[in-house]
Amino acid sequence: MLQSEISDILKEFNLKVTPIRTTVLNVLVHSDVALSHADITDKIGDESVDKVTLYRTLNTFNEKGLIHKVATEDRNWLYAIMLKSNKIPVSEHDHAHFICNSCEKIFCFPVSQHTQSGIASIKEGFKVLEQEIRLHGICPACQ
Amino acid sequence: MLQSEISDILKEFNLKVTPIRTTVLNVLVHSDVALSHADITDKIGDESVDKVTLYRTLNTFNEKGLIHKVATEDRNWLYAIMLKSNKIPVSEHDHAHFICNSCEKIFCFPVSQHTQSGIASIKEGFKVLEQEIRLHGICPACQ
DNA sequence: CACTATTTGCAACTTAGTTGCAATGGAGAT
DNA sequence: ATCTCCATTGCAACTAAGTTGCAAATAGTG
Ligand SMILES: [Mn+2]
Ligand SMILES: [Mn+2]
Ligand SMILES: [Zn+2]
Ligand SMILES: [Zn+2]
Repeated sequence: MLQSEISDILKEFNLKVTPIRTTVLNVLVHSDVALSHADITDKIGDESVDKVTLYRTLNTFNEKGLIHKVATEDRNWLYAIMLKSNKIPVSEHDHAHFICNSCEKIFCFPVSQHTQSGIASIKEGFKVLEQEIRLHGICPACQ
Repeated sequence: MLQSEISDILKEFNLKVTPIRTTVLNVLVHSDVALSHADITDKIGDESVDKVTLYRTLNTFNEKGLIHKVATEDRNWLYAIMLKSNKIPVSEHDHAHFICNSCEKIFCFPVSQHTQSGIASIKEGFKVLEQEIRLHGICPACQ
């Protein structure tokens, strides 16, 4: 993905293009798993990013619907973007998270409409607006 | 539920019967929603329970499979028991959690085998062992 | 370039949950 | 009933992810 495409995504979401935002979005776009604050800091490497600024960047991205947060089993947050084929991030959260029991990586998957509708009518009186399927198991790399 | 039944459940799970464990289990058994550490402290009321002891009690219950933990959106834990008709708690975690956007209560539901198997084959190479369906919406009381 | 609203950096803070350790007490053995 | 031992409890100190306040820097607009 080109640098200009990263800037375009930021503009698309009405965010000012700053070095930190560009760097962070770049990291998220190129990861196939959800990343923690610490993961992102590590990936950025030497060019030290302020801890608070990174949290604020991630929260801004989340609020704008550019990325989404996933809670881990040990009360931390992981952050992930999901790009559609047209390079515009999806903002809905109707998809599955696979959590590997071995390496603890979290992967995002879209969920078929058929499966979704099967879940939507869980119980009378409860109005379902959004859903997340969390799967625990072993990822391909850990088998 | 009788006091002797509470003791029986503790014995069933190889746990010594102590006043705190009896009290906490009693609270959990009688709640239709998942409860936080603070909720449980409040429900117990005057008879002050030590904060650390309560955390340890809940973690022990969780490790033994007597209850399960559910992560909230604001990185806290809620705790819930699910009793089968025979009064023995289920230990599997293959069920749904409904999170009310309004009152933020979390409800537990069993999930039909049909829906479960539909989800199980999410993607080639990922071996699914356990699943949690998280639904967000409006509960009956908040509509 | 100059202006302004937004973003960044640093230090201090918050708070759910944990750890260490000494005192207490449940439950099986005698 | 009393003894004994190991699990459980209580208290204080600690941990660490994430937040808040505020002054300094900077993107974007003209
Ligand atoms: Mn996801
Ligand atoms: Mn549950
Ligand atoms: Zn793995
Ligand atoms: Zn509600």
